[in-house]
Amino acid sequence: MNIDALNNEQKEAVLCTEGPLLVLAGAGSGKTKVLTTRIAYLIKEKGVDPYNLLAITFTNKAAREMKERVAKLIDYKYENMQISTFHSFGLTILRKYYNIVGYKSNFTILDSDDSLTTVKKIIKELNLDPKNYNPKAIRNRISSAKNELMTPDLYSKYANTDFEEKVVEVYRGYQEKLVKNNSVDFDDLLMLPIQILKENPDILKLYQERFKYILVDEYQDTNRAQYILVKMISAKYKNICVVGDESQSIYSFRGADYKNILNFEKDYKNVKVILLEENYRSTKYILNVANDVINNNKNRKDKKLWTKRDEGNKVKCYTALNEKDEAHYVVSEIKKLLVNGVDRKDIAVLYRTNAQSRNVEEELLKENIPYKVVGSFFFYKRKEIKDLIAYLKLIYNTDDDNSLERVINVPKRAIGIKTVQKIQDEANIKNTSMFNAISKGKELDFKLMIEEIKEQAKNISLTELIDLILDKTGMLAELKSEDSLEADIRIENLNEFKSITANFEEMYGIISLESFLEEISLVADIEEHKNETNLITLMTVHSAKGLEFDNVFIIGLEEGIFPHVNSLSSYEEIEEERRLAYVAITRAKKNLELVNAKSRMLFGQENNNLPSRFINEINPDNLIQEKNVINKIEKANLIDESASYTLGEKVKHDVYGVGMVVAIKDKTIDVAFEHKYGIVTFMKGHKVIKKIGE
DNA sequence: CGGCAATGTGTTTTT
DNA sequence: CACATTGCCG
Repeated sequence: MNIDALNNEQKEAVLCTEGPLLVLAGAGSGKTKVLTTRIAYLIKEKGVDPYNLLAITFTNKAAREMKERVAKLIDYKYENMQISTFHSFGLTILRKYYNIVGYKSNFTILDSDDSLTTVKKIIKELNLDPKNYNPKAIRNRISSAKNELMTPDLYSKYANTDFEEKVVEVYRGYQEKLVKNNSVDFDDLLMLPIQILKENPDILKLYQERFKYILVDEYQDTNRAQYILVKMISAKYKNICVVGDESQSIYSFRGADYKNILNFEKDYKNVKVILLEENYRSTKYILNVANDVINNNKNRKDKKLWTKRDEGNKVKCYTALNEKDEAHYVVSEIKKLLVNGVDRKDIAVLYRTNAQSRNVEEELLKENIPYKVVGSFFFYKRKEIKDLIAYLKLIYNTDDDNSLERVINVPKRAIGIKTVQKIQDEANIKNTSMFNAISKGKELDFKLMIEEIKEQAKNISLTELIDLILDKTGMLAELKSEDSLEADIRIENLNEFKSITANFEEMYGIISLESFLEEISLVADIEEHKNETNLITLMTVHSAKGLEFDNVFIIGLEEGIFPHVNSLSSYEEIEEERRLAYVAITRAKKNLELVNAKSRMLFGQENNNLPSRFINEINPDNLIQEKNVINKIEKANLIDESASYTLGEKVKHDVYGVGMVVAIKDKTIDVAFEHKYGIVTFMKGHKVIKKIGE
């Protein structure tokens, strides 16, 4: 551990261990370094037991990175140090004290789809018309209420309109249903622990005593519930260090309030405030651009980021004709970088909304450039995967009605809506879960099957359990009998899912169904469960927070896209969009490109959008316009069906250079390139592969 | 009950 | 446009 490597302010933030500390850390000012060094310092120099530390981050990724970096600093990995997200921390409390709030030990966590389904069900039971009472809107209201720690009773006191009164009713029914199903939603992971701590001072005392030192990252993005949780636990020792930057507050839609950071000095007495303004990440031009944009926000503490780094390259701007051209341009620029020896992992494409990844993905696929889409829940949203997970959840917690309804007729068992409705009614009468209410008919066979699998599950590994489910339920047999390409893909997906669990078991030994379900509830991103590393990264700006890349492309910089159309009418929201743009820009270390499209297909219609106001806010001296309009929208067939190869044959690729064919498969070939690219798989006859001498 | 066609409906951002 | 939901019929 080397404290001398820090600047004076960073050093102070590490050494000032006692009492409340507020670190206002600009983007790229070495905030993670401060946090990890501080933890290491507490353990190694101050002799603090890691068990007494609590560090809270915003994403699972950040938590994992922090754990790794701390382990490196102290040359040891403490298993019992609590470094986690708010939600997983909440879950650890709930796993201990579930009974206080009326749950059984095997409660499950609803994903957002399940929670919406439950809301819809309640709306139906209350005989409300979903056209007038939009289920999604109500779900969002319930979620906000929970993040404000409002129970249905409390919420009803503030309900003014008819709509709000109906929300109260649905909220009540929803909550009852959750308890009946022995399941909690995401927001409960914060709300229930707080309730437990509030109502049980002795338990609160245990936590206060345990967590003598608390660190909270991204404090500007805490909502009411998170704020209260930290406040309660830190109340005794008040050794609390919060780090944040109000200019990077981008989660107000989730109830985050950046005023939490501005009010910190009022909330705690004798607060020490440290400002980190030196940026170690970006070149001068990139920082200039970031400052040009954020200076247009009125609601912010005056803070100036500066850097000792070189001027670097001016920030490139490109105006594309449409979204296809935009993607084509970005990928052509990426190819240039790759040819110059840049690693794929050092390149990121950022956008405002998830849907924007698609065109870029298509272009990357055309060029056979490996990439990952962060935060794509695509894999877990697939029907066969959701079905399998529902079976796992049901086996773990048979009271989970959502999961039961999902799979009771998968594969087809001739149990239709009518039967399901009957079971539901029966369950309501008996005031129990649907599983318990089943007593006859084909559905009883289903129940017995689940109970049998549950019994057998006790003695086998998770991966074996999955095989057992696929076999016993007939899911696999049904897919196999279908004998279509689509069914083959589904089977392949199920195998991929199994490889994830196998991978888990390899890493952690025997893994319980409980921990596995917890993992996929809290980390629903498939990419975080895979091991591939050297990939181009595609993600939303929100997901990019806290990360950095040498080369960054920000696409879709248009009025209506970024800033998003739903934010245009309110000044507050425009400021949040601007902070978002600031976050995006400050991810870049060396090269930054800003791209917008003149026209774009949206809702199946062509839209002509003006360039984003954020581009106009930048001093043109910091920018360089890329003029070469690339408009070769290629229609030629990508695959030459007639191509044939021989082992050992040399081929050429624009980006990877000359390589050798090392394997010939049914539809693909493997080509070995120069060491740093390794072996790459291509479709046979793909136009990116050229035969030498042609 | 199950399958298909017609209709409708909506999109920010995430733990 | 893409997907979800509804409605109709065998």
